[in-house]
Amino acid sequence: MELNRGLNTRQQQAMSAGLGPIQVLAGPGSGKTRVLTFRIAYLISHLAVRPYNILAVTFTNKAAREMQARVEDLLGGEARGLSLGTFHGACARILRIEAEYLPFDSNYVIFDADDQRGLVKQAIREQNLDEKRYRPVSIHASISKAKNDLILPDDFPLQTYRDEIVQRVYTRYQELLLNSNAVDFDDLLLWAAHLLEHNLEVREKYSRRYEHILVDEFQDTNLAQYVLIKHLSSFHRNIFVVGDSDQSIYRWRGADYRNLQRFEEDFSDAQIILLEQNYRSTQTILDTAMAVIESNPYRTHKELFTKKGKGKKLTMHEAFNGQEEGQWIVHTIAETVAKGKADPGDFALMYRTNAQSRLLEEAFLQANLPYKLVGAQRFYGRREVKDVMAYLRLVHNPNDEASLSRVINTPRRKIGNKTILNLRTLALNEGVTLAKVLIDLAKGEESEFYGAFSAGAARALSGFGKLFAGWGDAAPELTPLALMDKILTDVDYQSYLDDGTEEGKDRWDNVLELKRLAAEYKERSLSEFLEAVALVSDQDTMDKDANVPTLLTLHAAKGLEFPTVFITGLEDGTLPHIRSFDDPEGMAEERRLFYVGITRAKNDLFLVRALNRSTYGYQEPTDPSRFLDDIPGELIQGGNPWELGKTYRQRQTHAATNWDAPSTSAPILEPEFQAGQYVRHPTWGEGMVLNAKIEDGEEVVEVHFEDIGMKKLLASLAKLEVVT
DNA sequence: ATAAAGTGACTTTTT
DNA sequence: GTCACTTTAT
Repeated sequence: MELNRGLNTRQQQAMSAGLGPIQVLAGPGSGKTRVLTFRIAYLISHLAVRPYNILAVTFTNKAAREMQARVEDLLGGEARGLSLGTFHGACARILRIEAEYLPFDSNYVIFDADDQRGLVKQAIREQNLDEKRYRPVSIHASISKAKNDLILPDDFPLQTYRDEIVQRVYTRYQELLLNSNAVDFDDLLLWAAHLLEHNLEVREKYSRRYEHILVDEFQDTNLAQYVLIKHLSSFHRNIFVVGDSDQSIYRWRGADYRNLQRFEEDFSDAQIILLEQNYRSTQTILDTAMAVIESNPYRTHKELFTKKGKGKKLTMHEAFNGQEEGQWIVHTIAETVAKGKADPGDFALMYRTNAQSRLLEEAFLQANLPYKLVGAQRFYGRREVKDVMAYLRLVHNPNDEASLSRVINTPRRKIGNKTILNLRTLALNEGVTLAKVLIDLAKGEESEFYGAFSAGAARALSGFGKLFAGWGDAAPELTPLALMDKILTDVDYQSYLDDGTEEGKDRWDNVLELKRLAAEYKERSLSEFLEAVALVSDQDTMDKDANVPTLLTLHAAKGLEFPTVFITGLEDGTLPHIRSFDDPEGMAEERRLFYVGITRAKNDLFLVRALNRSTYGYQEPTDPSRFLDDIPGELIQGGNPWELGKTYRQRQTHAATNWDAPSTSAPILEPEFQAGQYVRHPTWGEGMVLNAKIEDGEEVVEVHFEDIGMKKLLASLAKLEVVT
């Protein structure tokens, strides 16, 4: 069999490279997924490697499924036994198999973001900490970061008082997870890495099995993932990674594109193969992308080139506000489709934040045109879907307290907070699990616990206990769908949802959709169904068949391509996002995000912004994204008004001052402070002025304080004293 | 125990 | 302006 169909020389070189560590550095659209696919097929067909001995890790399940199909296509047969999936999926499987070495059972459940937040909150409350001061989300972010860096509670570095709080909450949070026989997303990686690191037997088992390991999107691996693949490949050292540091967009999730460099150091004998030729975009789009990414510091220049030709110039558009931004895009799409120049499915609308999708959706709804939105949260985050999943999770793992508290009184069965609290206390005192108490209460008055509750509460709990016990007995014999049906009938979930409104109908439709998904698990276990649902990614929810425009975040766009791309919200504060303004690394990542968006486009690129945008309900004028300054005018229809930040920006500032502040006090024209000056702040002490400028007639001073770092202050409010 | 009304944080990005 | 969560009235 010839396996070089349509591969260029470099790609073939990567496909048929010898053994040992290999790193493929691949620009956007250079066919890295193809290379990965061909490499797997090559290993199986030419090197006689058994699929069972190959592990390939992709970023999403969707990518894994596509790759599996393509490998089988290339081989002209099945590739049974091939391990192909996401990091989280692969870890979940290892943890189930090796549960005997771990502090939880193999039927553990994976807690979602809401469950995780709930648990952190509980931990915070138990420690009598102020939830206002220590926000669960923020504490959880710190815990998550620690986990991605493989830091256990005991090793948590303590530099500030807050660190001590985080450590305490982290410790308790882990206990609570284990009490529920649960893990969170980060734990999947953490426990797996930990197991491979400390259990020689297990490490040898897997590293011997996986003769070949292949990793896609390597620039977005975090330390836990890096350590994981290092251990997994420790026996055979056949590790093949593909990545592009310019497309690293998950720093906030612990990803470190320097893993590419680390790889070169740790595997100094690695072959390095560069893929530069682009097969996706026109040269104009590539030139735009290069112009944008070029401004990032500390990167090696990559020359993106294509044989596709220059193509069309890109279009910039300024809409009056967010509404009109959406309307203009929908109008443009409708017009192009009407002229027969494109299919509706050719278009993608990308945005920085999820909140932006609403106005875009509204524009489609208004025009009565269909669209699809990429985002798992949309469906799996719905109340009714979470309810039904919680029932299933509870049956599968009776220790799952998060699910229990979710469903024990849904639909209402007169079990209020007071009763639940009593139940908890009772279980704690008796040293048994909540599930045990409930199942015992199913016996009714015979139960030793029955008398501990008021008559009404006891009856209500007993009723639920009976249902619960019944599901537990029936579950082993039932498919996930059959179990779901039984539960839905037993609790009469449909009439609970049906309140006569349109919304109630929609909710039931979602339950039906969930049933459809469960129906695919006829041959597979409940455990597999639960795991799949817990680990769906946004991209997994994309159906390619619907021939309609796609709405998605720039993050979700990674790895995809579309004939025409609209990047929306190109305003300072949105892209780049305001939260990255005072962090150079963050700003570099914002730029990469823009770069990823641009390079998704095959033929047409539209850069769109709104002159006014509402945040928190108030509409405010915006500044154009500073990234637009870097795009050469000759690439844009009608030139670039912001090229190198020149004229337009100034003109606009003047205009804004004239309109917005007609009668207030005369604008201060000169900053009072200067960069380099030392100042004293009443609470933060001494610091150095980094920058001082006039914004909206107010002097804004950026000061670096020794203890707390950079702060942006209003000179009129901050009571800064100059220190000499 | 539950529904209604009020409060306050909040928008990055996601497995 | 929205969501989740808390307080309050029934």
